Amino acid sequence: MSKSVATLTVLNPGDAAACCPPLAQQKVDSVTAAALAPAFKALGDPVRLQLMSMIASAPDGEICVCDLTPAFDISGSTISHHLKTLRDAGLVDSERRASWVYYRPRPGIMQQLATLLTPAA
Amino acid sequence: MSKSVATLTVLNPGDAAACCPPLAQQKVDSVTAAALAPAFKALGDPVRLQLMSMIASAPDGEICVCDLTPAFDISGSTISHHLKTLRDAGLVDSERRASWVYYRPRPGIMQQLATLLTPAA
DNA sequence: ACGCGGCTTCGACGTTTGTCAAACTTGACG
DNA sequence: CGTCAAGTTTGACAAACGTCGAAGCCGCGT
Repeated sequence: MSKSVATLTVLNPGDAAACCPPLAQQKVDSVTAAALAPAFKALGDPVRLQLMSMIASAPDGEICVCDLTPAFDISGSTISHHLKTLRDAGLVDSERRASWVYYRPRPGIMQQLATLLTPAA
Repeated sequence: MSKSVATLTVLNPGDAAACCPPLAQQKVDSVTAAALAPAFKALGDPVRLQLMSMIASAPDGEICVCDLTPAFDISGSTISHHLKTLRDAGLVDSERRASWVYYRPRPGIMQQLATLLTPAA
C-alpha cells in the first residue's frame, strides 16, 4: 500500500507518493511541491537547522532533549515547539524513555531532499 | 572581494563564509545556520519550490517571467513577490531584456544545500 | 509623444510564526 | 502519597508572511 525502495522511503506519515525527481530535471508538480515544501520550511529556521544537525549527527543515532536545550539561548518550551515542527515535517522521530525524550533522524527523508536539490545531470 | 571556488560559490550577496559541512557529520554552527536557513525557508513554500524547479530546469538555462506566471493560479504581483524572495535568498538571478525579465538559477548554491543534506558517510 | 504590455512596488488584509511564561503531564524517587 | 525534574501544551503577542488590487516604472511600437 506504499512503496519503499531501498534508502528512499516515504515522506509524510500516511502515504508514499512524494518522491524525488531532481528539481532541476523537470518541473516539480504541485502535489509534490505541496508534499515537500513543509520539510524545507522546517529547515528554514536557524534554530531548527541546528537542532536537525545535532540530531542527525548524534553519535548514538539519537539525542536527549536535555542535551539539545542547553545548546541554545532560548527557553525550553520554544525548543520543544521547534522539535514538534521537525516532527510534524517528518524529519525526526521521538521516543520517551524514563524521564527523558530522545530524538532520532528519520532515515530517507534527508536523502530525498538532497536528491531533489541535486544538479540535473 | 569574494572568493568563488569551482562549482561552490558563496551564498549571500556580500560575503563568503557559509560553506557546506554535511549536516549529519557535525553540528552546524549558529553562523552557518543563520546563513543557510534563509535558502531553505525560501524553498519552504510550494509555489516557490515550483518556481525554483521551473527556473532550474529551464532548457535554455533561463526562463521568462511571462512563462512562469501562467503556470499558477495566483496574481502576477504575488509571483513577482515570490521571485524576489528567491532572489533575496541567493537562489536565482534576474535580468531584464527588452520588455521581459528572465530568471536563471544561481549555480553552486543548490549544490551547497544538497551537500548539507547529504548523509554523513 | 503617446499609449501599451510586462513586471515590480506599495498598502492593506488576514494568517502564520517564533517567542515567552505559566500551567500541565509523566515518570522517578523518597 | 508527595514532590521533583524533564518535556509538552496553552495562551498571549509582536513580527513576518502570502495574497490581492492599485499604482508605478520601463521598453517598445506606432
